[in-house]
Amino acid sequence: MLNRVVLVGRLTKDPDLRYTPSGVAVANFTLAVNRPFSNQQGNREADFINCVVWRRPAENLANYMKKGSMVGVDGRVQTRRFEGQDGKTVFVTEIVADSVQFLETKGSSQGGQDSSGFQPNRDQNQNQFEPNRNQDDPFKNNGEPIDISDDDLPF
Amino acid sequence: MLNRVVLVGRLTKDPDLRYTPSGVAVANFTLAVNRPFSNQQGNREADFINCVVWRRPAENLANYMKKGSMVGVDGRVQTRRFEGQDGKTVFVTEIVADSVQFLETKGSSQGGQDSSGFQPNRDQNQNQFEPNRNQDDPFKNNGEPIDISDDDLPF
Amino acid sequence: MLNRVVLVGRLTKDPDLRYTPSGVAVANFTLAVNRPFSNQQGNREADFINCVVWRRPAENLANYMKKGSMVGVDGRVQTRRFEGQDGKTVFVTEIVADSVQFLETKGSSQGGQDSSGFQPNRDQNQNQFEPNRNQDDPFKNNGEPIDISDDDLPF
Amino acid sequence: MLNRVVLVGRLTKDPDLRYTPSGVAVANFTLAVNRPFSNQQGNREADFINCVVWRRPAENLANYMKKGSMVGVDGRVQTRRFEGQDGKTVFVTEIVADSVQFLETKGSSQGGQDSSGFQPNRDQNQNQFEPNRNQDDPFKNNGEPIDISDDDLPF
DNA sequence: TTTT
DNA sequence: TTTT
Repeated sequence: MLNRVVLVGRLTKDPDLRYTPSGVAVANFTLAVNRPFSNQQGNREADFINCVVWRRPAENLANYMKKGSMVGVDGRVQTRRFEGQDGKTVFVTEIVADSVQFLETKGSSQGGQDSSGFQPNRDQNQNQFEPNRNQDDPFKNNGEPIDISDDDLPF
Repeated sequence: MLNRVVLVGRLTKDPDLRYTPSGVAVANFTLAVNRPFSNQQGNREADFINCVVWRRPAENLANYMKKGSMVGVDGRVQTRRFEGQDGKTVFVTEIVADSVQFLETKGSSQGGQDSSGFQPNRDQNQNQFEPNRNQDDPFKNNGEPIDISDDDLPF
Repeated sequence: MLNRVVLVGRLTKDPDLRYTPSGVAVANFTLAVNRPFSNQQGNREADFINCVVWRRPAENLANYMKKGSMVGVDGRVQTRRFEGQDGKTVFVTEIVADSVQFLETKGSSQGGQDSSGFQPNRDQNQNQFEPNRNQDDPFKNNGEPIDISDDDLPF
Repeated sequence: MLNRVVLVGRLTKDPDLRYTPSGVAVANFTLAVNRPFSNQQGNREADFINCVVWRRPAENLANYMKKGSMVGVDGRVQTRRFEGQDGKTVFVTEIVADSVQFLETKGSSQGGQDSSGFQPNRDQNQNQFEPNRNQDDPFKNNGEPIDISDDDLPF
C-alpha cells in the first residue's frame, strides 16, 4: 500500500520543538500552502497543513527555519486518535515528514539545503545555541492536539 | 507551491455519494492504508484517511467500488473549517482526489481501470442503475463533518 | 494506474521554448536536483532530469525563469521512442510537467508564484517582451532528442 | 530539493535479479503504466518505465512477482551516464525504488503486501528457492544499459 | 491558531 | 466510524 505526500509552503509560525520522555526530538509545524487558483469570490485561498518531524531533522528545522520560511516536505499522511480534554475521542490527520527541505531562510534566502545531515552554520541569521521553542514551557499544551509519547515514534 | 498526495488503500465502507444543491456529485470515502512496518507492540497499524472526490469520478466510484475495494488516489491535502453542532469551529484535513484508480473490484478483481472516462459495464457485479448511497437519506449528517455546498467545489 | 512525480531543483540552462506546427507552445528544460546525501567519495551528486511543459505554463516558464532559477514540478514520467539521426530507435524518459512552480527568480528571489494563470509583472528582472529562447534558431536540434510534433500533445 | 515518484503498473517481464561484486542484490524491471486518456487516434498508450531496486526488496520482488504482476513503486528519478559499447556516453533516466508494493500476484491475486520486511511464504505460487532470474547467465548484458557496480549503491 |  |  502506498502513502506519499509532497508539500511546498511557508511556516505559519516558528516550529514547536519538544522532546519525548526518553529524549527524542519532535517538531510540530503548520505549512501554509497557497492554492494554485482563486475561488468563486476571486481570492486565492491556502491550506494550513499540520506536520510533524522527528529526531535530527526536527532540531535542524527549529534551528534554522522560522515563521514565514519556505520549506519542502516529503512524507506521509498519518491519522491518530487521542483522548480530548472533554473525554471524547479526537481524530487527527497530519503529515509525518520523512525529510524537510529548506528552500528559503527568511532574511538570508539562498535555498537548497536539506535538513538531513545538516551542518550548523554561523553565517545563518539564527543562533545555533538558541533554537526556537516555546519560551516558558516546551511541554505546555496550548490547545493543540499534541501529546507526545514514545509510542508515536515512526521508527 | 506544491501539494500532492498519492495513496493506495482499501475502502473502509461503501462510498457515500451525494449531490450539492446545484446538482454536482460528491463522494466521500475513507481509505485504510496499512503501514509498512509493525509498531513496538509488534502489530501492523493502518491510517484511516478521509477523501473526497467530485463530479464524474465520484459517480464512477460509487457505482463500481465498495467496502474492501482497493483503490489508488492521486490528489492534494485540503484543510477546511466549519461550524460544529455545538457552535465551535471544527478543523478538518482531508484528501481531495483528482482521480481515483480502480485497482481491484471486490469479487471480480482484475485491476487497472481508471475512474476518469469510465464506461459502465454490465459484467461488473454492481448494478449500474443502483449506485451505493445512504439508504434512507443521502443528505442526513451522520456525525461526520460533511456539509456540502457549491462553495466547496474545487474547480 | 498511477504515475506521479514531484521535483524541486534548478534550471541547468534557460528554458528552450518552441512551437509545434499548429502553434502550440512547448518548453524543454533540465532540472538539477541535488541528492540529499553524499556518495562514497564524500561529494554530493545531482540528477539532471529532462522535463517538458506545454502551452501557457511553457510560455510563463520561458518568460520568467532562467538558468539557475529554482522551480517545483508536478507531473508524470513519460517514455517516448523516436528515430535517431543514425536511423536507430532511441528511447527517451522525461518528465511531463502538469504545472511548474516558480520558487525563486535568480536575482529577485521572493518565491511562491505559480505558472498557471500568471500575470506578467514589470517588477521582475526579466523583460516580458523578450522571452528566453534559442538565440539563432529556436528549432535547431542541438543534439538533444527533441523533435516536437502535434502528436506529442498530452491533452 | 525534492525528488519523489509514485507509480502503479504491471511488470513487462520477470524482474532481472543480479548481484554486485560485493554481493549486494539489485533487481531491474520495467513497469507498463497505462495512460489515463486515449490519444488523438483513439487508443490508450502506456509508458514503459525502467526501475531499479536494491537489497532485500530486490530479492522479494524477484521471488514473488513476475511478468504481468501489478506493483506500486515509491522512489525517485535518477540519471546516470555510462560508456556505451560504441565508446559514446549514454544517458539513462530510471526510477530508483525505495519500496515496492505487491498489489496483485498474477494468478493468486489478493494484493496488499509490502516488499520491505517480507516473510517468504510457502502458499505463494512461486517456489521461494527458485527466484526468477536470467536462465543462462544472470550477468549477460542483453543490450540494456545496465552495468552494476558497487558505486551505484544508493545508500 | 494561520504564511508571502 | 474503520479495510484485507
